[in-house]
Amino acid sequence: MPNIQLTFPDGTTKEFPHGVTALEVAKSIGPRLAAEALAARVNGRLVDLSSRLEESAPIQLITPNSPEGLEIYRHSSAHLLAAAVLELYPDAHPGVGPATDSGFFYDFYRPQPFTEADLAKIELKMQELVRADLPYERVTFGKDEGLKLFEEKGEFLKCELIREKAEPVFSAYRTGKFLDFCRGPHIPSTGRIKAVKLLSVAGARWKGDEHSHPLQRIYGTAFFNQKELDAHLHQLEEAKRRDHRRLGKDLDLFSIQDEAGPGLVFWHPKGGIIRKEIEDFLRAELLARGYELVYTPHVARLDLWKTSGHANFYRENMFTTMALDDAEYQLKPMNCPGHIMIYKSSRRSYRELPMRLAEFGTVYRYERSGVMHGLLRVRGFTQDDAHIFCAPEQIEDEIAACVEFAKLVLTTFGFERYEVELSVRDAAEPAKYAGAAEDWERAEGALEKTLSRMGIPFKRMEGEAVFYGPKIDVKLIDAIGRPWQLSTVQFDFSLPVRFGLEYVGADGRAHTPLMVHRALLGSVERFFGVLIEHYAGAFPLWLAPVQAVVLPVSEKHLDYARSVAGELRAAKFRAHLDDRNEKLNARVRDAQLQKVPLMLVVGDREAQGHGVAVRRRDTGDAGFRPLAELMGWMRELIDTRAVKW
RNA sequence: GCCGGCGUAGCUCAGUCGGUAGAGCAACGGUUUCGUAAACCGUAGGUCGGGGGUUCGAUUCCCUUCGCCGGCUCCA
Repeated sequence: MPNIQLTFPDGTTKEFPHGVTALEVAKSIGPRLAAEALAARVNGRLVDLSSRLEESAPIQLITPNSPEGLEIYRHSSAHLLAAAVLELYPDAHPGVGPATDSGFFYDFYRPQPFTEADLAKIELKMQELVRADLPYERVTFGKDEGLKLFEEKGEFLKCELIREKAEPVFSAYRTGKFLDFCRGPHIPSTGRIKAVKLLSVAGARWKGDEHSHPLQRIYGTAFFNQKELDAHLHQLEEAKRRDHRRLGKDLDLFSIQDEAGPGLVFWHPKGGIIRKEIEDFLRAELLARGYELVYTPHVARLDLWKTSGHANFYRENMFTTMALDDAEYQLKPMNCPGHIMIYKSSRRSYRELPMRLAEFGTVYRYERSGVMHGLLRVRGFTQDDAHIFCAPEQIEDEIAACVEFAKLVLTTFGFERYEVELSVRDAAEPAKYAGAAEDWERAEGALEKTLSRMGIPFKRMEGEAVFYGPKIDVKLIDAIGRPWQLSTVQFDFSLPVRFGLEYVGADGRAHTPLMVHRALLGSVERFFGVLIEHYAGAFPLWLAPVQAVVLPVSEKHLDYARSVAGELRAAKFRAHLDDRNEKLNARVRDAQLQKVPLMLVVGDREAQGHGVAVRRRDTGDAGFRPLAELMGWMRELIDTRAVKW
């Protein structure tokens, strides 16, 4: 056999004997690389290090530094988990076990539930298998022969997968007692796994189908070293610390109560003031941008929802109807028909377009009982909703303005990074979508062109559009790197037609307007939840429910403290006087735990100089400051909505 | 809705192998008057999530229902 030529990523080419393994190639470069390598990419395909190379090709060794490295490593960790489970629980039947964004999981069918104690046992067994340094052995089978083998082992879930997905000759990987139908590649052996941890067990369904076999999903994560794993676990702790449900209670921002019902939010005074600030900011911006503020009823005749189509395709998400004297009425799950009613209330001219109708519209949606989650998923919520009715030639400017507006909102609330997704239709299935193909083309083109023109990088999501139109979603990234989908800008080709919307054009003829649906916060409740977690409850001055707490050193200083608090309140600051009979230390601690931005200590010295001793929530004692000067500084921070101060 | 776990004082939690419950913090009353993260003493507070069953007796065991938590599915 002639030698083969392998080309490395740096462009150099070396000659190797026919049938050389990827591992031997790595060794020829250096022992360090051979020790680190996890897999290889040959001719664009990921393969095991043990695979034999039989023709000339480009080759790249996958190491922990490669983007694919971690995924392969975690996938192998999932196999390790399954191997450990099969050792301990031979009655468990493996389902699927992929790597995920933050770790891996493996699904098992087993009548008996896994407990926390089982997880600990499994983890110990995994460590044992790591010490045993078992190879990930690749074997290939003919489809019939392989199927028979898995049938004999009683692996009915695997058999189903093989029947559905396997090529005539398919690969499987053996790790100890565990044999998995799997494309690979895998790391060479279990000894390479350095830091792995099981996290939780949860229910799942075979193939995500709720009518299918109930499975138990064991979640875990793996990293290349203990330090990274610890950092990840610390991150999980941090997320827990920021949990808005915890902080909502601790800071007395909101509650959700059994007595009233799940998914229904009570905004307490402190949450309420934050909401007011958010809404005031948005309302001012809406007016400045040519939006008009409207209000629409919370219920309407079911007929309206029949016209809109919601009564049909959105029924499972709506509250049940109420029968009144004259007709069935429906609690609104969306604001669009209301705004359409306003548009339709009179004959519209092209001169009135674009018409931008905005409302903080409270909607009610029936959510299945298991899906509610704090403020992030509720049954009653308020959207910062707006519908823009415009002529086709106005689309691009309107879209650009919406995206620009969304960016302003994100930066105002201290979000520094975001991701944009453009969801377009699946061109192969035109029947799934409402509206003419040419409208879709124009709208998708307009969205894409606008984003490109604005220099905003975006991900194109083929087939992700809703049936009534394409959309742009903005995902913001919070302080600890988690993405949240909030802002959305959507086209709607369906509703203008359903409601027979028109405007009279310059040509004197009737035309159908285009409708854009957009929400920037998405829902005020969800946004608030995200905001709480983003700031970990430590809101910037302009949002803080209590901006400053005045702390008299002793009872002697109460009068002066009262006058300071009074002056602050007269100047429209949210100041609170803590006149409790507690030691200063205790009151400082309470203010600190309540995350009050400014603590103003007043005693003899301060009274004499008509000032306060400022303690900042973040950096502590900041020394004496005359009251007038302090108020000027606070005013500036609040008016500019300063995020950092 | 489904799988698993959990509901004890306002909060965080302990406890009862079946004999109707405790701690810390918070609240309230008093003492203390204090300089940047918890003063001291005292008082009060619970149909042990709701309903049903077994039992002489249930907060404890069983059933059921509501809710919460982790996921699945779905989503602003």
